[in-house]
Amino acid sequence: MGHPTARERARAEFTADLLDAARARLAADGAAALSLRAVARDLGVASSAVYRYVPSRDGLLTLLIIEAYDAVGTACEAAAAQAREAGAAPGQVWLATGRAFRAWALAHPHSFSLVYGTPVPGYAAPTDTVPHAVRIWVVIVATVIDAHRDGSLRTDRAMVTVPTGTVERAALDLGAQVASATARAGDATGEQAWGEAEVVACFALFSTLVGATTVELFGHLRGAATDLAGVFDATLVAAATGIGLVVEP
Amino acid sequence: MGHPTARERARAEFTADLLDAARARLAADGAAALSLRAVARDLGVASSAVYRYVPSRDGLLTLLIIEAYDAVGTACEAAAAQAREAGAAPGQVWLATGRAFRAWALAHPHSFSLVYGTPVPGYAAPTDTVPHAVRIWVVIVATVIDAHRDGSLRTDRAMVTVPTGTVERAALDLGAQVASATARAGDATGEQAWGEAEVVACFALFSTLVGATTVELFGHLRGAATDLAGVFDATLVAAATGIGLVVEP
DNA sequence: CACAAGTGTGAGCACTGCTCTTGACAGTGC
DNA sequence: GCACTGTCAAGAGCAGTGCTCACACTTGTG
Repeated sequence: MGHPTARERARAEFTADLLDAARARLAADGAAALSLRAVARDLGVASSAVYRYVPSRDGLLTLLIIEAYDAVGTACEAAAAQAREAGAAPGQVWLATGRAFRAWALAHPHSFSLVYGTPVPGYAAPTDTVPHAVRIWVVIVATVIDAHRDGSLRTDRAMVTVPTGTVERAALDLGAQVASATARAGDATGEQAWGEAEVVACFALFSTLVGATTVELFGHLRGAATDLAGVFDATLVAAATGIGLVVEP
Repeated sequence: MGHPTARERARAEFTADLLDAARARLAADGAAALSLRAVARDLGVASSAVYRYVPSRDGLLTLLIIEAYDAVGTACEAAAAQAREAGAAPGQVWLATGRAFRAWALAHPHSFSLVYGTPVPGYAAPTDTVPHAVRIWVVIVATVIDAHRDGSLRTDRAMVTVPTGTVERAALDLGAQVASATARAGDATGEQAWGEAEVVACFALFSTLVGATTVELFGHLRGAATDLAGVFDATLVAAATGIGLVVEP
């Protein structure tokens, strides 16, 4: 491992090329039409050779799924961080996150479909995709926790009430983790107030985010609205309002 | 045309059998895996024979799409009508509609994916599907109009504000149509108040409906919540609250 | 240098959607 | 009753797919 052998370097390079080609094909034709043979053709290589680098077509899809989760996660993290650093209130941070999500989806529609659209039949996402899928959740949870702390989460305006036990342990833990990770000195105030209702509020935000993007991207608003970005913003603001997160104009 | 010839009857019967078989295959394997040859095998017939009754695989898909839109439309219409007749307030009617939508989606996941999931690549939905797709919209619009009339739409609590011109003419007209169709004697009050903000509110409701169903059905809440129905309800209530539609408990 | 591991090739299997030719049948006019 | 016309199912065939395998070749290592 000191100096990589020529073979190892060639392997890494070819793997990268393979992923590039696959990504291009995905962007051009969509996941369902992603053909291993076509990728091999693009690379000027026999189709069977690809199997030296990727276990199967589904394995290749898994790699692309992870890439997609990471891409959207990075975009949303960056947008949220930037907004937060600019001094935006949690409501505005949420809006910025959602806009980044939408922008990424519009730029990479097939990647979006791959992760948030219809699951590929007969394909079960392996567990190694989970940590990448969680990144967007962390952004949302952190924003809601922020709102919880600074008072812009007006739960009195919200209608989210759920019986105890609706939320899985792991989901509650994620919130606690994020809370302790982002805790600043001297504000242990809000921690014990983070409960199931808050987690469900995050679910609602995420559902609306995915729904608004899906509806627009898959053409269900075709011929219904001209300013789709405006409709998207309004939908996000409505969702925030619904869980008691005020968004100043 | 007076009495159908034996040939016509046989054709109608076979077409019905074909659709049954295709629906079964769709329910079992999903749209992407829907194979015309497999359907032909199920019917004990040569694959080429199927093309006498259906123009292509996409044509078959179109028939199934229309069936799906009609099924979900019927389910939601029935649920909304029943709730309304039972004297439920618009908020509760919305909840009932959403629950019917979710129930249908859970019962027919592949049909849901077919119409609200990733579009089949290279497949452009023909315009004859539009009237069937609109039915669910009519239900939502009618409910919001109802709320508009009886005062349960508290726009002062809502944050939905959009600049003029975000909504397409056709969408506004649909609202006007539904309003005049459901008008009772003596309440011409709300009509002029039906504007772009209200249409956008309907967009938001629909987005959340599709989003909440998608997220649950496609497994993005796996391991996150135990009572998925409760989370769904909470999401719907939050969406309603967000547009100013109060939902009494 | 020799052996083992890694790598690309092309043939092959079973499958797909779709087209086209072939041959069989039903309904209709003479 | 016979011939014509339109409908129909069947089967071969084309081009494509995922994937496996035996083979030849290159590379790294003992």
